[in-house]
Amino acid sequence: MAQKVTNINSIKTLTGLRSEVENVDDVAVSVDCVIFGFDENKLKVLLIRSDLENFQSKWSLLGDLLKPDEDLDASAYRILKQRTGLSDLYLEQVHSFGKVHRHPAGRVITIVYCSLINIQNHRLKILENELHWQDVENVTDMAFDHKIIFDNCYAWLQKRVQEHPLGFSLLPRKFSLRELQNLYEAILNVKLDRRNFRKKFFSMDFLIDIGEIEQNVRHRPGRLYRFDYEKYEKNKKKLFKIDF
Amino acid sequence: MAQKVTNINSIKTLTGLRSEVENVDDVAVSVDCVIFGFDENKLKVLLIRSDLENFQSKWSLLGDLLKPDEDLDASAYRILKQRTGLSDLYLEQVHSFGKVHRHPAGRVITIVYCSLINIQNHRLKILENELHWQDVENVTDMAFDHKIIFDNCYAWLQKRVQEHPLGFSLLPRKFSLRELQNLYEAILNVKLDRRNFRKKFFSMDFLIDIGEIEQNVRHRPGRLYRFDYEKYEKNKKKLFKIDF
DNA sequence: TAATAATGTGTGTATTTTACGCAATGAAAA
DNA sequence: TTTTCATTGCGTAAAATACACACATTATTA
Repeated sequence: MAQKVTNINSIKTLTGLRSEVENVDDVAVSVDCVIFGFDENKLKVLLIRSDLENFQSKWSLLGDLLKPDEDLDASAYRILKQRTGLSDLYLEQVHSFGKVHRHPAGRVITIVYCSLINIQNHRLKILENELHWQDVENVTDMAFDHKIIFDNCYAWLQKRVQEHPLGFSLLPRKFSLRELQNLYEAILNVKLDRRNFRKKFFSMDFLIDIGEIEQNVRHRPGRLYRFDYEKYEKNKKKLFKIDF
Repeated sequence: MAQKVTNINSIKTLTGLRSEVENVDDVAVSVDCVIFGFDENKLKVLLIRSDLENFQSKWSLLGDLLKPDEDLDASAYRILKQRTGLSDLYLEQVHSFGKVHRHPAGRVITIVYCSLINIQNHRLKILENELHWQDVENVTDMAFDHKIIFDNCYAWLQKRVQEHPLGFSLLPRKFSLRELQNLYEAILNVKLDRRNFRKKFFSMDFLIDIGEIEQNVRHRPGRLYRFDYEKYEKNKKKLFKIDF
């Protein structure tokens, strides 16, 4: 447990931090999660209906106040678990937002985490507050400054998938090259040449041909692959960018 | 001014955030600045002697508590101004740190900003707490988790200068190509081929030959250049990486 | 069985990166 | 003055990578 302190001023005194000790309003800290998923060839994000009364009609990210004895990362995992039932995923801190008036109820600094998950493999176990996957093309009507936060995270994602092949976590364990390409096209919002895309990923050597082919497609079925996490971990120092 | 709230629990109630309302210790928020500079062919960072008693012998980043009516960015600029007298520079938020026990006086989340400045053009106006430029090779004996924070920011810098030619802000207004190369070699901790480095930067077309040459060097003087900020701003969408 | 719609495998060209050669310049030493 | 030395400035060739596009193959379906 963190050492108990009775109020913010005692922290100021103890730390010797420079601010004059004064009677201040507290600053609250929250954590928000922006979870991206991919389904039906569209990039999606998890949203809920805001549970703040004035914002009932607006969409909101998954968030909560940080608990005093909780690490930032742990808080993000807890919030996600509470809101969605999901665990077993990787969250990454992206940015913090703290404009004075960003929250109508008082001063709240929020620290934002992102993740990418496969919608099929991570079924939502809790559906309170109209929790749902929303098309990223269609993110609007957000509460507070959550649209700004979302835009930031989407830009982060676009940059991130070009540095590391994170996209794999959005796909089923087995996937075809077309599915992989659809994913990258959805995230980056571009059209890519199929043959060059294929070469690019084969040359990175992270795909394992599992010797199976697609089922129930109305055309020539493609081979199925899985991502080689081990080889990726070993070689990721060398990897600098995935350029399209 | 932010709407006044009497305590953290009232924020919880107002926001409807999910945490059960309970009697909690407050969480404090601070902002820390990691300022990089370049002098005598070495990359440096601004440090002060910690003003917390138990950590008097340790080095510390420039930080303070966030004020309740202060934006995060504004807080970083204010802290830098208070500690060093410096203004007129660009700060960028890098990461937030919030391990439960990171601060000995209680729960403090810190939001960290970085900047790069030219040591010659930005003379420190305040030198309290032994404020000084320290070699990045020699950053040790840091208070709290400030070594971890510094390592994070150094890694951020190395990545950042490869995406954007930020390095220029570390140099005098006029600089030679050798100085520029020394800077990149110091930041990235690598040896680069002089001729290819030269071609790389000329091809980016951000250097303006000001028609002067170096003075007081004991060898053939090189031409002096300045950075074309206008052209950079116009073209930076195209710029994706500076690869070495 | 032919039309359709994908997959899978190239190939050539342009561009970028990398390695390295060498003359020119100015300062310092002989 | 002349030579030596360190460094600048300019170049070229080879290697690697990116890009545009051709075509045969395989399954579906009409």
